[in-house]
Amino acid sequence: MAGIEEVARRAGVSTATVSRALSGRGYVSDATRLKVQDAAGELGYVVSSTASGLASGRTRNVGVVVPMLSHWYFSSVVEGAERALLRHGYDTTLYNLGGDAAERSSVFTHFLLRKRVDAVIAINLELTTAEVTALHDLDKPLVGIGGPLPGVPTLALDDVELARLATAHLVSLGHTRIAHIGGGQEFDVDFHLPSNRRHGYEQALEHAGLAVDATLVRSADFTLQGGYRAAKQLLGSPADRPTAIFAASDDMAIGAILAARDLGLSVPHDVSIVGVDDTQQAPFFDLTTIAQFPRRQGEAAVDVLLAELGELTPEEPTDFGLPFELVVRGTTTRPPRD
Amino acid sequence: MAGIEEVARRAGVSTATVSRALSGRGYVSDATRLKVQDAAGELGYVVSSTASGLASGRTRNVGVVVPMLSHWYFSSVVEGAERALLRHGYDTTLYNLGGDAAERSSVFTHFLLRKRVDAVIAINLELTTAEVTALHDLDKPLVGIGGPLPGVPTLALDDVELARLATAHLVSLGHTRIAHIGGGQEFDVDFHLPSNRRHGYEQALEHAGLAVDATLVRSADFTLQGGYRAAKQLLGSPADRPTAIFAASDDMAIGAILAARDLGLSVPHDVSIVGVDDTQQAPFFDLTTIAQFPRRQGEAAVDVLLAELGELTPEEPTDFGLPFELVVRGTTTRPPRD
DNA sequence: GTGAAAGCGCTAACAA
DNA sequence: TTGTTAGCGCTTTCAC
Repeated sequence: MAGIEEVARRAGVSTATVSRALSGRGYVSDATRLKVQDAAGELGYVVSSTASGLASGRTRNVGVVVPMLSHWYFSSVVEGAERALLRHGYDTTLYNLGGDAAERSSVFTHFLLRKRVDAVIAINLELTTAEVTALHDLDKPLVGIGGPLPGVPTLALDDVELARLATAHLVSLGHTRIAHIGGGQEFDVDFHLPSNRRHGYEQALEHAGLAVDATLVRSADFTLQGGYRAAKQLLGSPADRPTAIFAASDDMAIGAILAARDLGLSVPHDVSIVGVDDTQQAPFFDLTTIAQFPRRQGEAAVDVLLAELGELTPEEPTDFGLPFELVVRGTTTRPPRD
Repeated sequence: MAGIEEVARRAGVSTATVSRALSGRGYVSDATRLKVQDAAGELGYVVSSTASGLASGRTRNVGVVVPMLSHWYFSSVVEGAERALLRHGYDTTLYNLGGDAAERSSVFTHFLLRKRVDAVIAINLELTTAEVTALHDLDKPLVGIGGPLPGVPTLALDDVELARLATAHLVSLGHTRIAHIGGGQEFDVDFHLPSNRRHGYEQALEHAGLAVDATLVRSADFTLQGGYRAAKQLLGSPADRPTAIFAASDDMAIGAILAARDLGLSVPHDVSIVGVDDTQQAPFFDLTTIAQFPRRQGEAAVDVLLAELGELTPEEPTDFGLPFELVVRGTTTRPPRD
């Protein structure tokens, strides 16, 4: 394992110059930079991150904190963030805060604060003021995804607008009895996503002059099974059956499709269905949905972070609203005439 | 940010004693250990991982390398590994080698070798001998999941045995025309999982004295869609239609269920279907499947690793064969009488 | 544009 | 059982 001294000797310069040439900080002539790079290459020299970190206070390591990993959304965001960080020479240290409260606080005190990371990305995590302050006191930039976090730059989806778009799509097709399968109260912890989507749904109905009917709103748990059950209930009543369903996730939307099939209803002929996410399975079910782009969300968070670390100078001001997009496929059409 | 010196002063001991008391290495009397711990607690002292790493050569950080993250299997394994590592005071640094070859080699030279990690867990990754050697030369323990990696302790599923079990289940129910939807050649890169499962399937048939019929074997891409298409082909032929299908993943099995439904066939009355994985969706489709336990696989890899790092002294010799289990649900039954 | 040298904050001999 | 002290391998002033 070659050290900086060997590289210096081989290149005929001092260790200080090697450090400057390789890190890009400070003035080095092009000629010596080349000499140094060659020497380093020949020796297979790689800086010791511990030594460099100790001397400089920078670790080139970013902590990414998630509430769970084994779910399409989170693993995709992390994937995007990791790639973007790697491209910029940063490592990604992963913290899964899924566990109990003790584990959570231990992560904060013993891990994040251990001078191990230069910055933190918090995904869909409602951090306490104390936690945010702890990071700020250490001068560690923090950016959130799925905010808002007080005093923290946070990228977030406008869930109200997203739900309005989905609902408006159904309205524009002529539907007047539009049901909604949302998340239950228990999912409202992280940033009130379920209630925001419900509000958007209601706003779109009101905007179209349609009555909001509480019997057309069911809550589920964002899973296939939950969507299936809720849809069975909604589609079961023969008289007042809705002609369209807006489900707050693709999984629930697919559950609704299967429920409709099991009831002998045809999608979209008898019921139109819209989801949210555009997961891998959506095309298979020909599901109309609102796409969001978790990988790009991770990348965008990294851009903001690197700007705060002074690594990147963004050309345009950051847009903290995350993009989403209506993808019209085959599960929505005009309502049946009766 | 309090340093070790302040703690030493407050506890009335030397910095060396503080280090010993907090790390658990070397002799310290219980009395002084308590004094030190109190002092550290009051000051909110946390060791600097860079300084400690530089001085000791240990980072308490493990690199976890995956070929992709946004897939149930990989994110679950990583989740399990991360939790286990955290419990033992280790951080998890994630490397996604999904990208191109250049990125891959860069991860090895510039990241893993940067003295940043104490050890590496490689998940479903066929490392080259050079890569393995590079790690060994640095005395960094390496354990694999989904091997075999030459010269590396590797936890792996016995895919042949697993496929035999699935197929034998169908045989035992009386099926004689059993189809198989496996992975294509292009998935054979990582450890020949598809061909191993196919061999197990064939062995079970032969063991039962049944003929192996190549027309009953289809390859797909492990997705819902792939399984759907393959199943349509298999179930389309009216005369020689198989009465059972063993699909090499739950996703493909669920695709097969949907294909059967679309053809007007009843599952399991007309066709029995078995998958592999026991994903979250399997219970919803009442799918008989072979469960594997990715979270526990991650934990098991950590156990092996910690033993190599001398952190853990395993009571029993490690079982490098990963467990799997037949979960019988509602998609398998006796073949229809004709 | 480059070099000398003083740390960065901790750990591990070694001595006591 | 504890203290003294010499590094660990870099980065970064400060001179030149």
